[in-house]
Amino acid sequence: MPRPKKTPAALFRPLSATSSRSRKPLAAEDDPALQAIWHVVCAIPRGQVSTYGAVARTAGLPGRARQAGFALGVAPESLHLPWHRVVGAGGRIVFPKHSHEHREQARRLRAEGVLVRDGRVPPSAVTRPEE
DNA sequence: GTTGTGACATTAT
DNA sequence: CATAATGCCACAA
Repeated sequence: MPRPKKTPAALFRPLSATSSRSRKPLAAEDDPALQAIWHVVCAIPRGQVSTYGAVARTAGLPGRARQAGFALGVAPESLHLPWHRVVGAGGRIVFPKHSHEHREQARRLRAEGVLVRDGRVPPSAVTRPEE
């Protein structure tokens, strides 16, 4: 008789392929991908900085940096995530240069001892993907 | 269904 | 250095 369509490999996929195509609309609070991202961000140590791409990858979503950004945007304020510790590739603050968010992020980072110069943080402050 | 946009990344030019 | 071209995917209209 015909086997089920799903291969065992598909069942073991970490968090990939959780696209809205085959999934019911989940509340943000119940979306495992968003939860994974929030969890990773929450674990960034004070005084350190990570990137969207690195966060996504650590959350089991390689190549989905945008989703990391989206996840931060929809994150409930009640979680008190250290969103300011997430920057773009190369330590660049992604918010428009003079926007309120940009200044707020820079302010918060400096408050924890992270040097911010010209909208960027030194590479030494960025959590390096292990080598 | 399609299209456009976005708190991005990577590679090529 | 900058800019463009892709890839990626969620979401709203």
